[in-house]
This record gives sequence, structure tokens and C-alpha cells, in this order.
Amino acid sequence: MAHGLEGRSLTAGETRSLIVAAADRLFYERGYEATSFADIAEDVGLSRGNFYYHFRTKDEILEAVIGRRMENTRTLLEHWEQDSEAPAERILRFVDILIANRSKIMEHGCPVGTLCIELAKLDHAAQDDAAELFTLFRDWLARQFSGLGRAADADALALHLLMRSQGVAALATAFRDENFIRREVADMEAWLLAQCPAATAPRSN
Amino acid sequence: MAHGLEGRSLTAGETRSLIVAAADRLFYERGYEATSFADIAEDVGLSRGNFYYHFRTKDEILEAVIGRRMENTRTLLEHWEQDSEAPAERILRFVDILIANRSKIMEHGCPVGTLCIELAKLDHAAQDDAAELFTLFRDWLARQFSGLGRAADADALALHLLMRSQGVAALATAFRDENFIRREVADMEAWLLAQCPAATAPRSN
DNA sequence: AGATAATTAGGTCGATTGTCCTAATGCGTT
DNA sequence: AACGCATTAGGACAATCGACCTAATTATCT
Repeated sequence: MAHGLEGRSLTAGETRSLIVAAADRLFYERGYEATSFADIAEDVGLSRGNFYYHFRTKDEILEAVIGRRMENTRTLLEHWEQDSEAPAERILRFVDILIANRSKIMEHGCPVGTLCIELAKLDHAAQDDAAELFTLFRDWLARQFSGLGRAADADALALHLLMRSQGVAALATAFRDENFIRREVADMEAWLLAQCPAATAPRSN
Repeated sequence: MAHGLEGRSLTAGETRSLIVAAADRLFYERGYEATSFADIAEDVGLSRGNFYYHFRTKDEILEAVIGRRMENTRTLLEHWEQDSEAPAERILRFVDILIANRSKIMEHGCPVGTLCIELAKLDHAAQDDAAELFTLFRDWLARQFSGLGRAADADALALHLLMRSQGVAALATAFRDENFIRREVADMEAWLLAQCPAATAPRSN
């Protein structure tokens, strides 16, 4: 067991967290619809009856998973903001997700993008909540571009970078081409430098 | 009825085509897994039993749908090649899909990209066949870039453009923002001009 | 027209889905 | 020790899934 609480039984909140963590991973790897109650319960090691005690509907689990991702994303972005001083460096952290997570991305795509697409096709009530995950990155990136002296088009630049990362993830999954990821990440980094008005790049715009 | 064959009953091949066309649309709009035999049969107006006469498994339908899309895509690319002389113009045709299909894209994403992602998550046997749809565009675009004098990096440029269109489609679905699509399409067109060595652009590379 | 093949309709199969219920167990408090 | 509450296990529910079969109908050919 990985939770490190073998000595005693779990509180309801802890069990709930284990369920949400398992659902998070399974929704990402297999998709929301393709993941059943039984799949999650088996993954956590619970009976389906016990599972129902914590979550009564599948929509409830989805909401909890999205909430968990929101929280994790907020934490991640805060850490990036603390670790790096320069906005450009922070943005590079975002771009490097594609490299760091390349294996999982080539297998299952981007967790956020694929969830949004699936929920859109299902016309699911939570599709706007899932899109909020994108908004988190969007606003954070826009703030970094503002700090880079591009306040006027910060949101457009943020969307552009998000767009690129989504495109790279999608094609990386289809072609399973790691070199393609590295090449496009390098291109994004070059693009980023070109967007920096006061940067060291001798390129004139 | 839209098939214009009311006067007589349909041959097996015609019924089969209707099934594949309906499955094509439903797989796109709702997703592969979320579309059932009954959904397709009802859409075409057939009984499930009759349906089974034409397709014995769901994988068979998927293969037929992919085959249909392959054929349609080949035809589309050939027409683009016939309608336009200049490679740059042809590439613009590709980019303009995002504008022409913006409504459906904002609802259900890109037909090719979303299918590839879903099949990847299901670890479906046909995922490589679906990726061949991308290859069709990839090779066609690479030929156009070669004709543009960029034979050396034609494939990389083709993948880059594919990547952009995928990214735009994904974010357009999540945010349902038509202005975003138009802005990114304009950016892609500007990028395309910049890639043309003999173009009017005074940019030196 | 009659025989043969192609096509269709309707029903059924076991498995799985999300959802729900009840009985049993664990645990802290008195 | 006994109570009360939180948690769990295991089964059961109707509905739906992909898949399959058979009988009836229609079309085609001799």
C-alpha cells in the first residue's frame, strides 16, 4: 500500500481521497466513460457497496476529480511562481511539461485536453468545470506574459502557447514520436524568446 | 430520406454505405464508445437484427468508418490539388478547414484527432489505422512544402501545421471561442508566408 | 411460376453498466 | 459492557451493452 497508513484503518476522508486519486488516474488513462465503478473500486481495493457510501453517482466522482486537479494545478502553478523569478523562466516550466510527461502523453494525451473533449462529446454537465482547468493555465500564463511586458496581448499569447501544447500532445499521441515533441518544444522556446521585447535576442521585431 | 433512392429498395452495398455514413457522424459527435449498435441502427432506420447482417462486430464498423474517411480525405486532397496551382494556396485550403468547420469543431473537436485520442485510451487495435488519416494530411502537406522550396524540412513543417490545427481545434472546443479560431488561423497564414523563401517577405533566414 | 439466394425483423443471450439496499462490522463514548 | 455512529461488504435491481440466432420476407434467376 502506498498511502503509508497501514497501522490503522482509514477515515472516510482518507478513503475518499484514495478513490478520487484512483479515479483521476483511470479517467486519464482509459477515459471517463470507459472507466466503471467496479474499475475504480477494484483499483482502490474496496467493495462496490463501500464505494457507493462515498460517492453516489459517477458525476459526483467526476466533480471530485476535477476539483482535485484544480487544487493540484493551483499548487503546481504557485510553486513555479516561487521557484523562478523571471516570467520567461516560469513559462519555460510550463513548456517543459511536454518533455517531463512525454511517455504518458504519448500513451494517453493531455489529461486536461482529452477530458474536455470527451465531456464535450458526451455533452456532459461538467464540461465547463473541466475547461476551468485550462483557464487556470491560461490566466497564469497571461500573468507571466504581462510580466514580460506584453500586457496588451497577454491573453492571446497565453492561448497561443496553450494551443501549441495541446497540438503537440495530440499529435504525439497519434504518432508516438518523441523527437517530434522535442522539436516542437524547442520551437516553442525559440518563439518565447522572440516574444520578449527586452530579451537578449538580437532579433528585431 | 436524403439518399434519393425512394423508388426501390436498397442493395446491400447501399444499406452498408448508409450505416457507415451514420456511424461516421455519430462516432464523431458522440464518440466511438458512447455510440451503440442501437444508436446507429435507429439513425439509419434499421432493426438491430438487420444491422447485424451487415456488420457483425463494432470493430468492423470502426474499420469501415476509418476506410470511408480515408477515401473522403484522399478525394478532398486531390481536389485541392486540382483547384489550386500554387502550393501555398493549397496549404491555405487546409488551414481554412478550421474556419469552414468551426461550428462542428467547437462542438465535437477535430474528427481525426478526437478519434485517435479515444482509440489510444481504449488501447484499440485500430488506433494505427486512425493515425493513417493524419498521415494522409501529413504527406500531402509535406509535398506542398516541398513544392514551396522547403523539401529539406517539409515533413517537419507539415507536422507543425498539423500540430497547430489540432491545438486550435482542442482549445476551440474547450472554450467555444470563435474569435480565437480566427486569430490563430490568421497567425498560421502569416507563418505560412514567412516559410516561403521566394515570397515577398523581406525576412531573411 | 417456382426455386434459390439475399435481406430484414424481432427476439434472446450473458455480461456489464450505474444505482441502490440491507446486514454486518468497526470504533469511540459513556 | 453497552450503546450509537461511521464505515464496510455483498448482493440485487433494471437497463443497456455487443453479439447471435431463427423465422419471415423480399429479390433474383431459371
